[in-house]
Amino acid sequence: MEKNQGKKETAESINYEVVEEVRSKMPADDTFEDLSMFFKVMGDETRLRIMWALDCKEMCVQDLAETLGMTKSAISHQLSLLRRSNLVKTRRSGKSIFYSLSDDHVIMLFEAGLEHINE
Amino acid sequence: MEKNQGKKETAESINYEVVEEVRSKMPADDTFEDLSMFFKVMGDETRLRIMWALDCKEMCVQDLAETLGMTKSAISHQLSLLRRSNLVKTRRSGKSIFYSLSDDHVIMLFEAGLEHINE
DNA sequence: TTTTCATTTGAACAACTGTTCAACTGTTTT
DNA sequence: AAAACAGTTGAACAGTTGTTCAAATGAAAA
Repeated sequence: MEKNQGKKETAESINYEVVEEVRSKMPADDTFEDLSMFFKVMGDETRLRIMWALDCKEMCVQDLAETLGMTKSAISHQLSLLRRSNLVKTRRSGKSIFYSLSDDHVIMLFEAGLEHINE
Repeated sequence: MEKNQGKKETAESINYEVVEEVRSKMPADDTFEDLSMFFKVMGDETRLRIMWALDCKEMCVQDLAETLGMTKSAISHQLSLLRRSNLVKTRRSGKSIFYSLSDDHVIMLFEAGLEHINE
């Protein structure tokens, strides 16, 4: 009894004690979902460049586009995602909208990431 | 003179001083490439779960598959990427191959990420 | 050696992502 | 008011990603 219920026909020697222990300590699904979403946002070259630039100086869409050599539309799309993720904030001045980083966790993560790369 | 060389026909008022300043300070392309690659690897729910589990206890493919409720193949594919990214290391024991985290930067990044989420 | 079985691998497929293009907002300037 | 212009938006497209399936390794046990 307690064979595998119709999944496979090979005998498996799973260490159920370890499985149960680890499973019981697992954080909620939301935690992994939120965390992966956050790292996913950080995991794009264009967005990293934008954030690096904004850490340097607040900038508007046009200037970012010129700095990175990309279209305003592409930059705007990315800024919109960064804003939805609470990574940048905006300020209007005349015709332009200036973007800047909304907190400094990002910088810390930049450095932590670089630290791993140059291990 | 020095109008826009054939790109657009609308007059743009780009702040070239800022653009130049930020551009001159920009890290090399490789930096952004490596960094985005690193965050991209962290930016997947399955991989985060695997890393969290391995931080808890070293485990083999089968046990990870059972713990996360996924096929061994799916887990193996992800472990292979994590290994190529130097995030996990292996140790053979009998028929099984045990995986564990290869450094603790990961844990620090976990916490830094969570800190941002619960800002 | 042969069998067993934990793990790996490659192809295929659906789902997702980033950029482009064109059209559209909404504010400022004339 | 109209024109100019910074920025946004949505659809479309190519490129990428994660999982599944089936088949292949390769080390250990018989």
